[in-house]
Amino acid sequence: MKKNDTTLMSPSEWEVMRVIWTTGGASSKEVISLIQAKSTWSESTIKTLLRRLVEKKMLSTIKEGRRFFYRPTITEAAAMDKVVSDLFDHLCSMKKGGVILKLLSELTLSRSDIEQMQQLLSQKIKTAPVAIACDCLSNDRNCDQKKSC
Amino acid sequence: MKKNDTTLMSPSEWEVMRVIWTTGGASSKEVISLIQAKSTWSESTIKTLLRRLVEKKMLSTIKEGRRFFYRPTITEAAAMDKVVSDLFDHLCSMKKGGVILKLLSELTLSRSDIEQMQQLLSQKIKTAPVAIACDCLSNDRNCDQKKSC
DNA sequence: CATTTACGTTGACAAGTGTAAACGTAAGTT
DNA sequence: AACTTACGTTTACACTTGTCAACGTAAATG
Repeated sequence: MKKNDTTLMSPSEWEVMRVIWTTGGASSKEVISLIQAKSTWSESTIKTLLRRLVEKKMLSTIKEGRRFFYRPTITEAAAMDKVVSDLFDHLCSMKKGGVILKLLSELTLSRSDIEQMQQLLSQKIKTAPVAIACDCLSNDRNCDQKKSC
Repeated sequence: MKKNDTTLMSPSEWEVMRVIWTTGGASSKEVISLIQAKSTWSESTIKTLLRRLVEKKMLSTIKEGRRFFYRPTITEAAAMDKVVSDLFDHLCSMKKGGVILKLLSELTLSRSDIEQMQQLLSQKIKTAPVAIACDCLSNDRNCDQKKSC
């Protein structure tokens, strides 16, 4: 398949990372029991995912006797920023604002998150353009003439 | 692979949809030339993607003579909302706010988008909790006791 | 009408993913 | 020491995705 984009990890692998990010590091035993508390994945499956994450360098291992202790090589915040940016990079620029608005309306945000957003937005609005152009087609045929834009 | 989650379409397929959403519908010829104006995909590749999108019911076809006219079966906004929600559903709840904040800081938003967000946030802050709990581990062992949370 | 063109259909194939069974062996247990 | 357990390693396999080439035939063109 020749892996075109910079995929960090698959969705299943992501779930494994979540527990390791949250614990700060763990043995396969811990990962397995924590994951199994929320899913039906077999031990084998989780071991495979751990192995693949090590292959992808998302986890580093420290040998403790003959067991391994797995620890993340990226922070959760960095990984989250990356997957979210990668996704947004492929969305129509004109419509990103609307998508975020929808997201904001559906999420429960903390008071502090909201305050920071308000702060940021009040700065951004000072220089915000009236409209954002669609970038779904090539330049010479952009969406000013198109139906859905 | 037994398709666990509700994946709408692959990244490549998404790019094809973008042109069809933007044009409102198109023949394979149009799709091919519009896509090729921005990528190096072969005609064959694009035809395969169109076919798979039809199989997945993301596109419907109307026969015009022996050619097909492809039109989207979902709106771009709906598809965007779905992929974004699906992604956020797997991110640590505690950190979603921070991710959106980062996103907002990096995007160029229109004045109107910003105003709507400000409006929404000023409503939400009235009932916003002080903090959001991490949901990366199972309940009985949640992150109040964990390092990274 | 013969030829070229256009476009849908088939077939292909390697890499990634979801999901797991089986195996080997160091360690702990009896 | 024999037995059981735990945990890493190997092997497996079907489905998805990225990428195309080749084929067949209706249509357009000369």
